[in-house]
Parts: sequence; C-alpha cells; structure tokens
Amino acid sequence: MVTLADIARHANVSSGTVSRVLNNKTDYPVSGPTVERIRRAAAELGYRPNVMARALATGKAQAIGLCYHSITEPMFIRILEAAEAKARERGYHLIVSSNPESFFAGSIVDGLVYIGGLSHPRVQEFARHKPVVFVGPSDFRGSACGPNTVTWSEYEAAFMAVKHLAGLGHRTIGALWGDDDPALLLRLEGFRAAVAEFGLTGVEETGEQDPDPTRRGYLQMERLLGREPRPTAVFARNDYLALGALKQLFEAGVSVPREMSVIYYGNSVLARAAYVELSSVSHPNAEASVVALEQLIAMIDEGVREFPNVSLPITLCEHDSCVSPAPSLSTSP
Amino acid sequence: MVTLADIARHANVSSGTVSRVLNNKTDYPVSGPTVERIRRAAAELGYRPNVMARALATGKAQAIGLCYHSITEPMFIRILEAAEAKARERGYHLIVSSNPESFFAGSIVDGLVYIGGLSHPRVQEFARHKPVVFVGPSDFRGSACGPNTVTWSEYEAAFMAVKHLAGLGHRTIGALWGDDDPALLLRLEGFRAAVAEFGLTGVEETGEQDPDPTRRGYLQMERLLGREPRPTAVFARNDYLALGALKQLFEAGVSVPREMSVIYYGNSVLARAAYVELSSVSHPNAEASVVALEQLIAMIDEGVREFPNVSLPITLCEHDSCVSPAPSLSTSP
DNA sequence: ATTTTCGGTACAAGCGCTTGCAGAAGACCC
DNA sequence: GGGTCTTCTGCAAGCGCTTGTACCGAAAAT
Repeated sequence: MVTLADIARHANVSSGTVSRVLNNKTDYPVSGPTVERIRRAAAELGYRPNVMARALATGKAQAIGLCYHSITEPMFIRILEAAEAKARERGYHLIVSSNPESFFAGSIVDGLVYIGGLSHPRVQEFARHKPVVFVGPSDFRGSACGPNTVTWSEYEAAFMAVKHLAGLGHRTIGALWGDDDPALLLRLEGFRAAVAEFGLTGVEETGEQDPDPTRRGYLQMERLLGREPRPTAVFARNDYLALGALKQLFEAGVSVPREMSVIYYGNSVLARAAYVELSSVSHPNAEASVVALEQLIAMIDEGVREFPNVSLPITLCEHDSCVSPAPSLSTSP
Repeated sequence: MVTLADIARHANVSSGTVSRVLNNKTDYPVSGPTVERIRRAAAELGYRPNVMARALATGKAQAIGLCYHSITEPMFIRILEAAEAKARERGYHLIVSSNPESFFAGSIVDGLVYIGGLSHPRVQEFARHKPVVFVGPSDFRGSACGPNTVTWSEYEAAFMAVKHLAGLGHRTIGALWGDDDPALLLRLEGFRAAVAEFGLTGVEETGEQDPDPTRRGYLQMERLLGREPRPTAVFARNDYLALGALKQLFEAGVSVPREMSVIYYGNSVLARAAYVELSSVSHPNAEASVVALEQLIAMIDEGVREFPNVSLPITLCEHDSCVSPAPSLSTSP
C-alpha cells in the first residue's frame, strides 16, 4: 500500500504538501515544479488514497446509504440503477440495505435515501443526525408532503388513468386494488374523484387475500367479469395485478382491448412484455431517485438543512390495451 | 458523537479496556463489575462505534463490493437481495457499483463479488490485492471453471430443457437465441448435444439484431413458425425472448401448449406472469450469491487464498406450457 | 517469607489522512 | 539595509479505534 508519506519521500516534500496538491487545495500555493514532482511520484507509485483514513480525518465517508423496504418491488431496480450512476458521478459510494440499522453504525454514510415510504421510525431517528431524503409515492393530490421528500402522486396516477378511459368513452370502469391495506385504499381516492368528476360508474375490487399478487389480479378480474353492469375498462393498481387480470381475460376469452380496455399504474418492463402491450400511467421512479440524490448531496456538501417536497409528474404511456368501447358494450345491456 | 474515551471516563477505566470489553476480547481478562460498568456506560451514552476509525485501525472495512455488468438483467435483483441479507447477517456492508473502478480506492472494501461474468480485466487486477469471487453462468458442461467462481451450467440448462421436451415426445424443437454474440452462441452447445443425443431435429434462430429483447423473441418466433418441418416445441434463451415468442404465438393464433410447447431458461417473476405460466429451466442465482458471499467471507476472515469452482444445479420448473405434441403434429405433415 | 504466577488495568504507538499554524526564503518598498 | 509582504513548504496535532506491552497487586507456589 502506497501512502502519502511514500510519495512525500519520493518527491522530497512533506506529506502535508502532497495531500494538498493531490486534493487541489487552491488556497495553498505550491510551485509548479513541486506539483509536477508530486503528481509524477503519485502516478509512478500507483497511489490510491485510503478512503478510511480520509473519512476519519474529515468526518465524511463519501458514501450514501440506500434503504428500501422491499427490494423485489419492480420499481426498485430502476431506482437503484439511476441512484448508483448519480452517486458515482458525484464521487459517492452507494451502500444498500433493507435494514436501517445498518446505517446507524457511526459515520458509515453521510446521508440516506429511503425508498418506498415517506416515513420510518428508525430512519426518522437517523434523520436527527444526518440528512435523509424520502422517495416514494404519495397518497395526496399535488405536493402535500413534508420536507425532504421526492414524490409522485398516486392520486393523480389513478385520476389520470380514469380520465384517459373516460375520454375514450368508457362509462363503467373497474379498479383492481389487490389487498385492503388501508394505506393502499387511500389511493383509491384518485380513482373515486375521477369517477365522480366524469360521471362514471366505478366498480372496485379490493380485499383479496391471496399472497401471490398475480393471482390476486386473476381472481379479482374473474369477479369483475361477473358484475352488472360489466365494466368495459379496468385500472390495475400495479404490474402484477394487471398481468393476473390479463391472464384471466385470456382464459375467459375476453378480447383485450376490444372487449376490455386495461390500464395499470407502474413502471417496469413487466407489463410491457405481455401479449398485449399494456397502456399505463407510469411513475417517475428513476428520475425521482436522481433528484433525491442531488438534493441529498446538496444537503451533505452545502449544509442545506431542508428542502420542500418535490413532486414529479405521472406520465400516461399509451400502448395497445385501451380503445373506445364497442357500441354494443358501451350501452348497458 | 460518543467515543470510547467518553465511556472510559464514565466508567473510570482506560479506553483500551473499553475497546476490549465491547469487542468481547476473551484473551483479555476483565473483572465482572468493570465489564458491567463499561456496558452500562456504553448503553447510557448511546455509543455507536465509528466504523471508519475501526477500519483504519484494523485495516478491514467490514464491507463487500458487489459489482455487476448489467443491473437490468432480471436475475440481478434476486442476487442482490440474497447477497445483502447474507452480508448483513455476517456483519458486512454491501457496496454496489457497476463500475469496478469504484472499488479501487484504497481499502473501501475487503473483497468483491463480481456478477455476470467469469472474468473482467480490471477485476482481475483487483483480485491481485483482495479476494474476489466471480458469479455467473458457465458455458461448459460440469464445473470446468477456474478457481474462486460460483457458477451454473447453461450447457446443462439447455440440455435439460431439450431432454424434457424430448421426453414428452417432441421430435422437432426450436431454439430462440436472440442475437449472435459469440459468447452466447457457445451456449447453444447444450442444445445441440441434446438434439443429437435424442435424435431430434433442431431449428436454431439466431442473429436477430433488434435492440428490444422481447421484440427479438417475437420476430424469431415468427420466422420459426414458417419453418418446415414446423417445431412443436421451443426453447428460449431468456425471459424476454420467451415473452416475445408468446406474444407472437398469441397473435398467430397458435395455442400454447396444445400446438406449441414453450420452455425457457431464466429465473425471475417475468415469465411466470404470462398468460400461460411458462415452464423453465431455472438457474440458482440467489443460492449462488449466498454461496459466493460465504466463500468470500471465508477468504477474508480466514485468509483462504483460493477455492475450487462451485457449480450449482439447474432446476426444471414444470408449469403449464409444455405438453406432449398432438398426434397430427408430431408426425411430419 | 520470598518468588512465581496471573488476574486486572493503563499506557501509548500507531492506522493514513487533513489542516492550522509556524517558518523560511525571496521580492519589494521606503 | 531593515522591515513588511508574498510565496512556498514543513511540522505536528489530531480523527476514533485497536493492540502490544508494561505495570501493579494479590493469590499461589516454593
């Protein structure tokens, strides 16, 4: 291992000077030839700064923690990808863990990005010492979230999906909601608001217990097909539900999109790969993680204490699964 | 920030003693009451060891790097999940990056797991200083890989898939191989060997250029349907190809599995969510990352220099997409 | 009673880096 | 030519932790 002292010896200067030169400390005047000697010596010896020693001396780890409550969430992978690239670009390492405890050990990270929830007791505690940015969907219309959050609105996503379907002429619209977690039910509000605003009939399927999310979609779609009046379009709360629903429609011989339009909320390759390319209202997960990282680094490097919520827009992605309902179907039987 | 010195002052001992007590150094005798006092003081003050200082003193970062060449590979997420849990269990942090350079900074990690290739020039260089374990598919039959690798055999996967189809009575079997990357073509060997061994006719589709892997599968399946004799079963090299193929079959009105059996190589939720639950030959990616981590930690903690290749078995996962060919189809027209 | 042993504890030297401060040389002004 | 600047560089004190070694008292062995 090559140390500053080794370089100092080679270049006939002190280790302090080497440190300042290698870190481009401009407030410290060093003559041209000396800089030259030091740089050459460093290059020749193949110097790599010891991150630990630097971290100890400066009190900065140059590392950011990425914490998430569910890694298998399809959105996680894109968040991670974007975050890692951004962190690297800014000279930070990324330490991942699903357990906030991992980051409590003193000084392991300079800040934390928490994915998937706008709060977490242990993370809140961590936030008292070091900057934390929360990233995830919000239940509210607009940016009604607290500080230090980067969000998108599931309310708006649901609203936008229904609006799209209403625009195509659908009058009766189903919602596949999977389980009945209260936090998730809250997000039905966007669906309900749109149904009310456009004077539609909403058919909600909730409370399915099956542990397999694809199967939840499958079963809920089965029930939906038995409803009177039968919806001509359906909004699924996530990728898995949409895929399960699609499977049900396939088996029941219901043509998509001719007899049933399908749109879902999500953002992954999953549903894009189905036998009918599904339209969606997509959340800006990758962008959100980039924004979160930039905000976090600003907090770390510039000592910013707090920034107001950033709410990123939902995007409507039109593919092949939504069309206007057939005349015979749009009028109730 | 609470330091060892603070605790030492509180407990009326020296910081050295505190360190030894808190780290359970058994070779160092400390009286019961003293241990009590130290532990209580640490708890009261809310002591968190400074990882950086410890790392500097011990020369160990208690961190492992996870490096991958493609994060969007569907298998990556399961590898990461398993690796993170294992690392945490063993008291290591996990630092992820797609860029090996990230780990070259002195002493940032104690070792490296490289996912997705059995070699990489920069990582090889890293391996000269610190332990590295490579994880990924191998092209060979059995465990013909170098040391410090955890692999599974794509040769065997392809062989096993074809064997399964042959056992069901299929005589003409297609292979969807996507692009014509030489490294990937090598893996066709398992397919060819099985075709030869069971006296079948193999129809290979390769060299598709489209950048979208799902579309590659879609187009290759289209071509395959025009072949004479038309295969009654098809093996797809990955999830995306399988999904694209399935879409083609749907549009062409070819029933799966009645008119065409489909099996693919992979291991993700992707193809499980299709309208016909696809059978597969699955690779042990999560297990591999766990084994890799254990081996790596053994190398770090016990100074093991090298371990022989570990080759994990491929699993046949039977679902709904493979059946015996219809009599009218199994005999050539 | 003297030596040996050993349980219990403190001391201090690092690990490699950063950084405030002091110091040495030369240039400049009066 | 002595003082004040500027320009350049070295010194050394940490950052918080680990760990080899020295030390002291009391019990055990001689």
